[in-house]
Amino acid sequence: MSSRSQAIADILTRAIIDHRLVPGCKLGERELAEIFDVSRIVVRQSLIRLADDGLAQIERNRGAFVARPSMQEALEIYDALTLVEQGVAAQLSDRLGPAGWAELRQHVERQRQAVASGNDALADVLGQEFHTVFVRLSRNKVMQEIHAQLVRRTTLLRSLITADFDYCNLLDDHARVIDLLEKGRLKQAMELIDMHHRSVVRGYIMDRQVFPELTPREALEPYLDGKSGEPPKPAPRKKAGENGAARAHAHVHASK
Amino acid sequence: MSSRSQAIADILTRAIIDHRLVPGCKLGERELAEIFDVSRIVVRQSLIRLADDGLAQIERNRGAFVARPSMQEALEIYDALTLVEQGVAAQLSDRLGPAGWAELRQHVERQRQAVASGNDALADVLGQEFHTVFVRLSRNKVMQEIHAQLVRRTTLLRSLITADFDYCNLLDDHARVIDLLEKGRLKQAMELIDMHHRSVVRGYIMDRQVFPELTPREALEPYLDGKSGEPPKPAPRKKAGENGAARAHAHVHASK
DNA sequence: TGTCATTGATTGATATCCAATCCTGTGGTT
DNA sequence: AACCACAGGATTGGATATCAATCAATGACA
Repeated sequence: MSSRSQAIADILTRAIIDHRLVPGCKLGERELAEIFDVSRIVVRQSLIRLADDGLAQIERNRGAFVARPSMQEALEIYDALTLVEQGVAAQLSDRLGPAGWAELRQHVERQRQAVASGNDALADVLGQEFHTVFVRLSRNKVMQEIHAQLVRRTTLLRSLITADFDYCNLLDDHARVIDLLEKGRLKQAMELIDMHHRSVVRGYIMDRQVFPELTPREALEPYLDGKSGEPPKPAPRKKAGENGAARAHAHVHASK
Repeated sequence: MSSRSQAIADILTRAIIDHRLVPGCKLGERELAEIFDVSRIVVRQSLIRLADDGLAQIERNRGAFVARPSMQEALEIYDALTLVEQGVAAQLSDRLGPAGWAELRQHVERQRQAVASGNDALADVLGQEFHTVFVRLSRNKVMQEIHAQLVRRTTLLRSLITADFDYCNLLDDHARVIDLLEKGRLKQAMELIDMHHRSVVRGYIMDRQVFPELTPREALEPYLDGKSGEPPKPAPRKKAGENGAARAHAHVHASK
């Protein structure tokens, strides 16, 4: 087993990408130490890990907060993500075997079924995972870790935005990228990856203030101790425009 | 001022990329705590930072060591570096203005002068820095940090290899990349970047055992306290085949 | 009302202590 | 002599208590 501080850093990371801890939320050492029943020192080590990962910012003598990236930084993160995925696409278009293409198609198919059956939460997770699977096929652990970090940061960014996304359209993008790559149309695939991310970023409005709806203790309670309690559940956010079952899929990439 | 653990992590990083702390070297908490005159906890926090950066590995209940990447990992690091720089090249070929091209050329020119005047150490540093300047021109801090981390890891790798490199040839590569990019021959430039890194990696022989010639105390002494002592000096390694003034430039990329 | 000082809270860091684990060296056994 | 088991030392991971420095908020006072 790894160190305790790593375990706690993992839980905090999870809570952040689940949007249970929102940007700006104070991560007090004493409070976290009580919640996890460890000493402040272990908590501090966890926070250092989170800060190195870009998910938290530590201000001297003020404490740690969930990172609140600027719009500029958001653009840079998506730029970097695009760059990485385009590069991986170029590698895969050369080197990926039939089994790899099959895995990608299978993943898209699973997401398509999730969408069809109305399981939006699962579809969302699978949509995220697609990019991870994509990079994993490059068989480069270093690249995987870099990419995973960028993905975590984009997930964090989603706490700051208000737009709904069109999962169907993003899903189609995934399928089309696979098609283009397998046919060797690398340039078009890379263009599509760029568009894919741009369509996401274009929906961003980041001036919004985010109010923590949950105290850290409430936010972290589901992750504690494993055995007891319910399994960790995804985000409990209320989005603007949400109206229960019939959700309007805003096509954020619409206008040229 | 940032935290003490960050400062110590920076010094350790410096010592590692200067090849004063070599892969496998034990980084004992008690020893470092004495050297830096801080508590063990601060040292531990520094080591966590180093481990997150890929420069150290922490083995539970065994302690921290300067990372000793496998050949596989070395290849992955150079692959990732290639991918990143190719991506940046693609961006720059579109977006870079005249001032940017001038800065790149000027940098190459400075390195050329260093080579001409026989200042191999400076030439080496400038050669490294070229890649950093290159990425900085992308104006993407996130990408810069990722790249900088990869560069640090490649520098660490150089502690593990025996080959001498042909700085002249690598220098020519830099100049040619600039030329190709400015003329819009992106594909050729990317090919050259790939070759550039492959030519480095091809000289790798990593089975070699590295014996720490310096104890951590000796290795870190130049960095302590700033005011006193000589300025931090580069690597004191003895390379195989070294024979004083007349050094043979082995063209490691020779055979196709 | 506006400014300044005090107070409280939190972080950064230290020292000391303890448990768990790993390494090693010793001793017994075959 | 070779090999295995075990005990002791050393080191790490972590807890607790404590102290100084700094920030924020409050309240006193002009």
